[in-house]
Amino acid sequence: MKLSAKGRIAVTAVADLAAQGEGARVRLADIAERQGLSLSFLEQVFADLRRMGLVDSKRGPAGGYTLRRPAEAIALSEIIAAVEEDIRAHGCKPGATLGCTGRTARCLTHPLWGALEDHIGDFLSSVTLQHVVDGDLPVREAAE
Amino acid sequence: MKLSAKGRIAVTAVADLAAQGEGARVRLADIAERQGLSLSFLEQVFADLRRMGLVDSKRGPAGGYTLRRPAEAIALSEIIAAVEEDIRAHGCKPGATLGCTGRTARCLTHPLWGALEDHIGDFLSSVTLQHVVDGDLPVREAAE
DNA sequence: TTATTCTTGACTAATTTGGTCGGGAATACT
DNA sequence: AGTATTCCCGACCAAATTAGTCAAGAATAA
Repeated sequence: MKLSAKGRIAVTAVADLAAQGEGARVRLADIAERQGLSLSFLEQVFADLRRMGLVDSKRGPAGGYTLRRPAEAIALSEIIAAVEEDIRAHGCKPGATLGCTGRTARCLTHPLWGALEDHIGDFLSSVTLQHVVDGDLPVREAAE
Repeated sequence: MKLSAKGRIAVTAVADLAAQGEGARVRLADIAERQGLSLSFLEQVFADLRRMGLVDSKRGPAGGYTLRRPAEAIALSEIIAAVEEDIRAHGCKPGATLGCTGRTARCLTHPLWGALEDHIGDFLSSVTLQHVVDGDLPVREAAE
């Protein structure tokens, strides 16, 4: 699955928004400031989030963004899916130059990447924004 | 965790090698041919695998690569770790320009990425080469 | 000695990433 | 009405990464 810094920034920013309290309206400039992120980049990210219906926006003075759903009802997988291009990532699209293009021996590993993505997807679907805000993660032990 | 096409190619190629039988000595050119991969690129990949002690090589006619351990005893995590740069991937190194650099509010999401990587690592450690060769994956259902 | 096969390192074209920049459009306040 | 504020949008861009190529070399077997 695709998980770049953009996805991490999105989760961080939305977690910040959630941390300001339920229903809070927050300016991007404040999030950028608190989390040390680029305002322009956040604008891109929140445009994506808005298109996916995760946040509402209001312009003008006293404007800002609000979560459309309570933090307990937003899974990380939704946030990441909103800002990253395509979730499917085994390079096995028909016609691709890599992976199983049909002319090579049958793709031994195709089912593998699918299983891996399912696994990651399950994890990211099981963690909500509220979990992140509370630091309440399904960790095995405290690492580092 | 970092998982690019190089990692996928490595797993595919080593699976091919394993599929030729236990202890088989196989030329890279054959693997490249069967799997439709670039020979030059495979040379890079197998150099990494050799450095990590996963395969043995022999030069000259009738040369080639062999697995150093039986396929049941090689986890995918080892293969991927051998060819991908760094497993740790939450951009939170001290001094990094992104993530928790210390001057921002404490990094809300730092523990999250660690938990995610643990999760992926667990999965990749639990699957062996033999599983891939046999198509015996811990899948939930047959997807696509 | 020659053909084969791995070994190594330098190089590179294309893509992706992680942004910047500039101009809008809506809203609230005076 | 006017102005400050804030979201909105698209074009653009520098740097890093990716997925290789290429050339030369060293070991080995026949």
